[in-house]
Amino acid sequence: MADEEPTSIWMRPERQERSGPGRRPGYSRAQVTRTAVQIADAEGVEAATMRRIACELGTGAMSLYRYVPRRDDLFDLMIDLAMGELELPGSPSGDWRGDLTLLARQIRAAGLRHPWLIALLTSRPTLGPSLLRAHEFALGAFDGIGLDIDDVTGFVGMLNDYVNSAVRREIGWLEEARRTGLDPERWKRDYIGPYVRQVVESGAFPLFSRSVLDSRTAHLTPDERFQHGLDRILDAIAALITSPRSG
Amino acid sequence: MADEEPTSIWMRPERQERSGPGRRPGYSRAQVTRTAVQIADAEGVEAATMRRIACELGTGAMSLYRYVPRRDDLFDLMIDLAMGELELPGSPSGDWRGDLTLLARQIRAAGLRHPWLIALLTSRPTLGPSLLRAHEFALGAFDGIGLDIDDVTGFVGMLNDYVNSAVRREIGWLEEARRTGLDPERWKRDYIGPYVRQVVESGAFPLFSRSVLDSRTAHLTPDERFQHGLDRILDAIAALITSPRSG
DNA sequence: AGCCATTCAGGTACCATGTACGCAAATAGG
DNA sequence: CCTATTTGCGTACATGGTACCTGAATGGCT
Repeated sequence: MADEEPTSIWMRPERQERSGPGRRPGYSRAQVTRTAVQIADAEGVEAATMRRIACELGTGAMSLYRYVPRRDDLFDLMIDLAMGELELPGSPSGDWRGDLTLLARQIRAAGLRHPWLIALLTSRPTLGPSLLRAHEFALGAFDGIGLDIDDVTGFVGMLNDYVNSAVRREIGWLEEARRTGLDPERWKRDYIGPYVRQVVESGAFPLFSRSVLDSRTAHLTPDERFQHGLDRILDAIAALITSPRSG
Repeated sequence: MADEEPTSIWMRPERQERSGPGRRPGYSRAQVTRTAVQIADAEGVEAATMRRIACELGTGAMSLYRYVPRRDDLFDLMIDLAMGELELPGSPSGDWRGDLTLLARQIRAAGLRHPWLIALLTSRPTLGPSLLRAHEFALGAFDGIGLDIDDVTGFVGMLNDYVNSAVRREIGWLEEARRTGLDPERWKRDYIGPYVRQVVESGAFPLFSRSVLDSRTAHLTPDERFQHGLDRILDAIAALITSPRSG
């Protein structure tokens, strides 16, 4: 890239198609991003190094810097590519509960397809167009009910927080197992299992132990568990919409 | 460390004080962790490298590996050190709202003291003793009300998710500015400001724009803003406790 | 006291990573 | 065909985690 001062990737669009002299670009920002996403999906973000991406494209590492200013910006682009996969109607339907359920499921699906997505999303404050589109959809779900914009932002935040942490729980240990190179089964049995068992058997944390031993949601399918938690969040929002506020 | 098979750091306690032959250890796991925390507080986690920590202790990088198996485990230890700073009574008071408010404020305070804490906490599934203690306290706040353990876990999750995301928002951009080496004021003005302005002026995301322009909570102090959001979460929990559930 | 098994200290070394720099190759207009 | 311009990418460097190995310290034994 040129020697501009550092600024958000969203303010630095790809160099446009032009008609002057000079060699034509052989790749594109989108192509680099797609390749990075593919590698990250298959082998984890830590495998999506500049060299590896370049190799996959059949070029040299430094060539990528013609399309992406820095590696961190590539993360933002990856996030936006994944968020762009959400299948949302052009505008909310008027049924906020249905709209938010759809949105939540779509984000979860993207998070499972791209196990690095939620981690990146919550580790850096980014505001790409696709993310903004999803956010706008969420805000729009509450439009016309006559709510304060701050309240709406709060509700959307609650939903987002739930989805993020639910998906993270769902894939967290699997990812950790993959990162350390063990197969998930073995990892659960030899790595984390014995520790949790020890904690439970120590009796030092009785309520935690109860939440491990007596949990009913633990026996649901992942889909059902996600939906169950989501319903509670939506219940909470519904209650806040109608009930008086404190403070 | 010895050549044991890889397992959770919490299953690998520091080598005990013994009375056999051999040189005496010059440092300790706690000392290494404390040093790492100090560096991370002052210059960010990325500055807390093995070499840097060792240098601060006046020793060589490889010496640290006598006390900590791997760098990732050091992160777990740092998290637990920070979570151990929470000032909580031995057991909940019976006023769940007051207890959770106290807990939330304590976590926020720790998150502001250690700007890396929330990022680490949400980036890796860890279950150190101090974290378990805080979690147990939160679960205990609902004890005696006759709630289902899964419901209680869900409420605690909501609270946690709120605190994490609120603190992250509070320090997210500041940290990003520090990471890129710009001073925060300049960063906000030259880096993120122009982009948000452009998004707002484009008119493409009217509700997002409204949430930026018409926000009232934006004019509160950080403390007030945190408390405001916290009250809404507690309101939501209160509503869920008394109202019937869907599904 | 002197020897020895055991443990810690930490230097050296290796490999992987992001990326600055510079030059060769390609391209379109003159 | 020459030249300004832009891309392709090899080389090189700084920085990171950490495997390995040698030497130093230590306490129990003879």
